[in-house]
Amino acid sequence: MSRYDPATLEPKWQSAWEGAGVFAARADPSKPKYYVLEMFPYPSGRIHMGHVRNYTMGDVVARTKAMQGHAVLHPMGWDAFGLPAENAAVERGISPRDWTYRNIADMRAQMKPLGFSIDWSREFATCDPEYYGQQQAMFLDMLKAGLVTRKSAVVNWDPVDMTVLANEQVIDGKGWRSGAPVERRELTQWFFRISDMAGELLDAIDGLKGWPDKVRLMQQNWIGRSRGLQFAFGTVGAPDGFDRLEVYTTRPDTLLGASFAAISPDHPLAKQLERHDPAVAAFVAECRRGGTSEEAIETAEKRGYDTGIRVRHPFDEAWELPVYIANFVLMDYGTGAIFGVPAHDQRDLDFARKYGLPVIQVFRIPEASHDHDRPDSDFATSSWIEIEDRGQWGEDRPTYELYQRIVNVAFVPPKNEEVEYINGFAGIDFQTGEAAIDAAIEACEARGVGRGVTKFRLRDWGLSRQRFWGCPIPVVHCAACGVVPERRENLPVRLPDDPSFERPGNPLDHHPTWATTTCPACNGPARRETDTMDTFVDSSWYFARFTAPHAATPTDPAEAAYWMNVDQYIGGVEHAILHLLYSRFFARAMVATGHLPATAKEPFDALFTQGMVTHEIYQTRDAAGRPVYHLPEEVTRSDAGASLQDGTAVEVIPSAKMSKSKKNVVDPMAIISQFGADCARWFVMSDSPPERDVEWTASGAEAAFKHLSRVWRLADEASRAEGPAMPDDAALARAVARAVADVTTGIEGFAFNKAIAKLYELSNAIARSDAGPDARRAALRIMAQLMSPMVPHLAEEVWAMLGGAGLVAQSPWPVADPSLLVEDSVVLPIQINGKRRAEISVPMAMGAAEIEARVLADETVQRFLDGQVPKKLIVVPGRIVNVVV
RNA sequence: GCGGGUGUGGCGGAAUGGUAGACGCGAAGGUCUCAAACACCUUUUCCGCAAGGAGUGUCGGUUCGAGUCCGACCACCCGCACCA
Repeated sequence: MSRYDPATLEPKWQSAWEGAGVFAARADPSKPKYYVLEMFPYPSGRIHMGHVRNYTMGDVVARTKAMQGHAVLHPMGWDAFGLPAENAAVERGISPRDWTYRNIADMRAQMKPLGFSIDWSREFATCDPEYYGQQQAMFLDMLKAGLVTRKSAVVNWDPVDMTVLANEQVIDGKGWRSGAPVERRELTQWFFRISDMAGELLDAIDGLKGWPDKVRLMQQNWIGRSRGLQFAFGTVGAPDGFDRLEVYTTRPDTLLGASFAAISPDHPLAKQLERHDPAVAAFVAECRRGGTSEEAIETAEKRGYDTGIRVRHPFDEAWELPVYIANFVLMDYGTGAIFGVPAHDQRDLDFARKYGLPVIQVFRIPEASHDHDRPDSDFATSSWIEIEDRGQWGEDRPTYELYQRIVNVAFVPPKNEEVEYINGFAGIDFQTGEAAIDAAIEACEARGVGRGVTKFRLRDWGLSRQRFWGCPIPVVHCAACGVVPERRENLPVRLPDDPSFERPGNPLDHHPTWATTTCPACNGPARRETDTMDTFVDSSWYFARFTAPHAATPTDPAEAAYWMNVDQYIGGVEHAILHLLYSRFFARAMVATGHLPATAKEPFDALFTQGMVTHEIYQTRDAAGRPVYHLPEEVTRSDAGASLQDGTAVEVIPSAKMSKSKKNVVDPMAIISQFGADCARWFVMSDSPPERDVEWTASGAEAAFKHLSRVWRLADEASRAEGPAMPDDAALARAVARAVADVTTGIEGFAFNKAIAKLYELSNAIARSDAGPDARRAALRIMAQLMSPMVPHLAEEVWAMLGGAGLVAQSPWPVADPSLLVEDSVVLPIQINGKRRAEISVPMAMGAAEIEARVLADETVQRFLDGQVPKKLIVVPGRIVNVVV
C-alpha cells in the first residue's frame, strides 16, 4: 500500500477485532468494570451524523477505558416501538413489525463499518417479545407493589377520526390528518405513581455528582417542590356541595391583594355548573378546544367566564370576590383553583384589565425602581385607578396608595431585594422571598385560615397509549372480577401478527379475536386491555437488561450487581428531563421489586449531554415563491455564495439541525465510502466541544482526511527510515510526554476537541522534528495509541507498520513520564495598570523578590513608568506580573 | 407563557480571575512542478506605514487585573409530560 486507503484498511481491522473477540464484555473480578452507554437509537432505517457523533463519543470512552485496564461493557440495542412504524403501516401497508426489523437490519449494517467497540452479542430490540415480556412481568410486580394506579387523564381527541392524537400529531390545535380542531377528552388510564416519589427523586439529585448542573437544575424545576398555603374560601351562591372552594397559593403574602378567584374548566364545580347552564357549557367546551400540551394551554389567549358565584375573603366576611372559570388554570396542579392578585402577577393583571377587576397593591413600588420610571414604561405615575371603599377591616384592612402606578405591567418583587408591604401582615414588612411566605403562612394558620402544605409540580406518569405498536399492558377486564392481572405463565402477552390499519384508531381494539380471552381469576369470558405502554417505559430499563440481555427474568442478580451502574451515559439534552426522570423512577421501582440491587437506585453515575450535528440549508424558490431545498451534494459552495449545477444561485441559510425536510443532511455512508469511517469519526469529534452543536462542513471533512493521510505518511516514512539517534530525540520525547498528559486529560474531561488539537500539535512536532528514526517510530507508536479511541482503524495500521505488539486496541494506555513534563523556565508577561506592556523570561524557580527587581530593571517597563514609582507590584508566580502606578 | 442553555476573528473554536484568539478551516504570498493536483514554508482579530489604539452580544458593577464573577437587558437554540 502506497497511500492511506481506508477502504481496504478499515474492513481488515474490523475483522481482526471480531476474530479476536476484543469487544465481548466479560465480567472479570480482577479488573475494575466500566459500563459506558449511549442512548439507544430509534430504528428509523438510516443512521445520521447525530448517531455517528453520539456513538463515537461513547466509543472513545469505551476504548480508552479498556486500554486503561477496565472490563468494559459497551452494548447496543434498538428503541423499536413507537408511532413511525404505525405511520409506515398506514401509509405503505407494511406491517409495523416487518418495517421495524428491516430498519434494524439496515441500521446495523450501516453502523458496523464505523468500527465501534460494541459487544453485539448483547443486542436486542424493545419490540422483541423476549424483552417486552419481561417488561410485562415487571409491570405486574409494580402493580402488586402499589406503584401503578388507574385514574382519569386528559388526551387530545380528534373528533373526525375518532382517535387519540399524540401532541406531535396536533398541529396548530388541529389533527394532522383530519385537520379538525382537536378537543381535550378524559379517559381512564394506567399511571405509574411517580409523584409519590417526588420528594425522594428531588432530594437524590444532590447526589448526582457526575451529571451536568443544567440537567440537575432542569430536573429540580420539573419536579418543582413548592411551599404554600392551602385554604378554603366560603362561597356565596354556589350549588349544593360546593359551599367551600379549596385553593392553593405559593404567594400567601399577597392574599390582601386578591381581587378574583378562578377555577379550572375541569374543576368539579365547573362541571357541575356546566350541567345546568348552557352558557357555562359553551364556555367550557371552548376551553377544551386545542391540545393538551402545557405550552398550548399557557400560550392560549387568557379567557374567563364569570360564574356569578362569589367567595368571601378569609379575612373579611363582607369582602366578596367573583369566581371565574379560566382557561389558564390547570386542574393537575394544586387544587385546580386559585386567587388572582393583578397588581403583582402579569397574567392576573391582564385578566383583571380584560374583565374590569380591581388592582390592589400589596407592595410599595420602590421609588427608584428600574424600568418602572423609564419614560417608555407602561408604568404611568399619574394614572389613577378608582377603588371602591371597602369599609373598616381592623388591623389587616387594605389601604390604597393615593395613586396607582400599575397600569399594564405588574410589579413582581425582585428576589433578594427588600420590598415594603403596604397591604400585608403585621410583622412581615420589609421582607421578600421564603421568609415572608413562611411568615404569611404562619399568620394565616394562627388565624385559622388554611395550612402550609408542600406540593410538587410533578404529575403521575400516564403510561396508557391507544396504539398498536407498543408493549401490551398485561391485564384483562372481566365483567365479574373487574381489572385482573394476567397470569405470569401467560406472558408475554404478544401483539397479533395481523393488525389492520384500514381505519383510524387502535388496531388492537378492532382486532376480531386478539382481545378475547378468559379471566385469570374466574375463567369467565373477559377482554384484554387494548392499550399499550408509553415507549418511555421501554427505554426506562434497557440499560439494566443489557447486563443480562437473554436472562429468563428481567435481570440476572449477579450480572446486574457486577455491571450496574452505568458509569457513563451519553445522549442528547432533549432527554434531560423525561427519559432520565422516568429511568430514575424505574430503577427505584426495580429495586423495590427486587430486580436491581439497592445500589442501583440512581442508575447513571455520570451523564454527558452532547450537541447536535448541524448543516447549512440551501434554498431556492419555485415559481410561486415557495421554498425549494437542495441537498448539500447538489450545491457548489464558494466564498461568493452557492449555486446549483446549472448555475442557479442558491440562498444559504445558517446552520440548523440536520433534517430530511430541509434536506440539509449528509449521509454518513457517503462520507465513509469517500473518506472512510475514521475520517467521519475524527471530524465529528474535532471541530466543536462535544456538548455544543457541531456544523458539518465539506471542507472540514476534507481537512480531517488530509490530516489522517499525513499521519499515515509519517508512519510510512518512519517505517522505512534508517539512521542513528539524534540530539533532537529528547525534545521529541518531551513533546510526546506533553501530548500523552494533555490528550489523556482531554478525553477524561470530555474535551475531545482539545484532545484532538493536542494530537495536531504532536503530529506537527513529529513532522518538524529532526529526531532519529527510532525516536520517531516510538513517538508515532504512542501517537497511534492516543489516536486509537478516535480513529481506531488508522491507529491499528500505524501501530502494525511500526512494529507495535498485538492490537493497539489491547495495548495499555500510555502514561507520561513526569520528569519530561517539567519546564525549567517560563515567560512572564508584565502588565502596567492591567495592560500588557512587556515580558521577561525567568527560571521557573526564581523567587518573587528577584522577579520584582528584574521587572523594574526592564527597559520597556522603565520607559512606561517614565520615572514614576509603582504603588504596588503584584507577582503571580509562574503566571504574570502587574505593576500598579 | 414557563424552565434550561448559548453568544469570542471571515468560519468552528481555545483560554484554573492572570499574555484573548491554542488547534483547525478559509484566505493571501512563496517553494516544488512543463503545468496542475498533492506536499511543504510564511502571513493572517480589526484600525494604523509605524509608534500606538480598539476588541470576547449590549449597558452597568466588583477587582491590581474580567471572555471568565455579580446585576439588568438583547438575540438565538432546546424542553414543556402522547415524537423519540
